[in-house]
This record gives sequence, structure tokens and C-alpha cells, in this order.
Amino acid sequence: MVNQSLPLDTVFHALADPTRRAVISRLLKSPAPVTRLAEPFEMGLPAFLKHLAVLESSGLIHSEKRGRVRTCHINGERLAAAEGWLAEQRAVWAGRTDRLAAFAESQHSQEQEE
Amino acid sequence: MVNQSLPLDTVFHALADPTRRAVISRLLKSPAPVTRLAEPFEMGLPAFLKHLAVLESSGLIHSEKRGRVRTCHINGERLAAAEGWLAEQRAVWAGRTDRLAAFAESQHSQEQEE
DNA sequence: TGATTGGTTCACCATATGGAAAACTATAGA
DNA sequence: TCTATAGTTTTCCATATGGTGAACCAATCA
Repeated sequence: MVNQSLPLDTVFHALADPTRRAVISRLLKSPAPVTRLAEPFEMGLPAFLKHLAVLESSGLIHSEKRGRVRTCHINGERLAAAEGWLAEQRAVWAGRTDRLAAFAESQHSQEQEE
Repeated sequence: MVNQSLPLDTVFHALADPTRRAVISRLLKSPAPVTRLAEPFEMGLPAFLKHLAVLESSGLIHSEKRGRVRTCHINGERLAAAEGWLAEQRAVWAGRTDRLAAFAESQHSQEQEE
């Protein structure tokens, strides 16, 4: 059906869920084991593991297992990939192709909005 | 099942599809009517209209109908909302809470990647 | 008026997604 | 060794998603 090979597809899809975004926010602070990560959420572990699988297959996180505990880490570069696409689009919106100018633009308008 | 009320959910979900991202890229250049927008894609109009509905309900685009022609427009601010969330996350990743510093940071690392 | 164009609606289908419950594996600790 | 802990696998279910074809409505235009 959909060609899920495109990295942006999987990254944006991974971000389209509050549980997964919360996991990312948490992991940005420091790596953490699975059960620690799962604590704040109401769902069972199997459901939570599916979210982790989505995050991992999108490349937003990776994990390694030592003993019986699997520790998850963030992959900041993938976040940057998504941000980069959006920044490019906003650059077009601002009527420019120069990416640095676009960043300055987004920065500026964001300050005004707050 | 999922609480789709959160705007970020619907925005990221809308972005998680190459057809919809292409429509956004197209609309950033200028508004366009439905059939013009649909031209580049293989799918039938009903399927394409569903994509437009997803984009519209996410707030990324809006449209108005004059005569029998519906013209679609981009909503740049919604794109900025997604970019803003990502920028905040990357700010944490960079070990900072200052958003301007985070933008500078993302700008810097993106130049290095190319 | 009749035909075309632009869009819409409807019924339907296959697959994906997000969740639950239960049973299981393997490492750590007492 | 026994038991608790951390995670995994499997099966199952309801709903969402992305697509189709066919019928339909409403402006234009010849």
C-alpha cells in the first residue's frame, strides 16, 4: 500500500502519537530501560513495546540489552531530519531558497508569536 | 482509541505520507484547485480527496469553493507548530533550554551534514 | 438544452494500528 | 534452588487507513 521505505514517512508516523513523543522527550534527557520508560503510561507492556518498536524502526531511538535489561537511547540526527524537511518547506513559504535565511525567518516569526 | 484532539498528532500524521507532503510542497508555492493538485498522482480522485481531508482536518491547509472549483491554500503556521516542537526537543538534546540557541545549533549541525 | 468538467458521496475491500490477556524466557537476588 | 524481575511472544480484537469503482450533483460551455 504505502512505500514505508522513505525515512520521513516512518519518522513522522512515529511522531504522530503522544505516547511516542513523550518517550522521545524522556529519552532526550537520558537513556532509560524499558520498564522505567513505560511507567508513566496506563497501557500494558506489550502495547508499550509496540510503540518502542515503531520508534526503533523509524531510527529515532536505538537500544541494547545487557543482562535482562534493555536500555533505550535517542538518535538525535533523525529528529534533525524531520526538522530539516520542515525548515526547507518553511523556507519556500518565506519565498526563499537560502536555508540560513529561512532559519532566521522561522526564528523571527516564532519570537513574535510568543 | 487514540485521542486525536492534540494538534501535533494530526499534524504529524498528516505529514507521514509522501502524497500529502508533496501536496504541501506544491501549495507552499501557490494555491491550487483540487484536480490540478491531484494531477501528479496515480490514485483516483476519491482517494486523493481523503488525503486533502486529512490535511485540512490537521489545519495544514484550508480551502474555499467558488463556482464548482475548490481552491486549496497552505496554512504556514501549522507547519511552524510542528517545527517548533521539534526545535524544542532538539534544544533539550543540545542541553539547552534557550530556543534561539537551539535554532543556531540545528542550523550548524545541518550545514555539517551536507 | 445538452454535454463536459470539477468535485462529491457511497459502498466496499485489504491491510495496518493500537490495545488487551495470557503464557513464556531469562537473568538476578535471597 | 526458589522466586521475583524484566522483557518477549503469541493470539486476538476493534477500529483506522488508503485505496477502488460507480453513481451522483452542480457549474460551465457549445
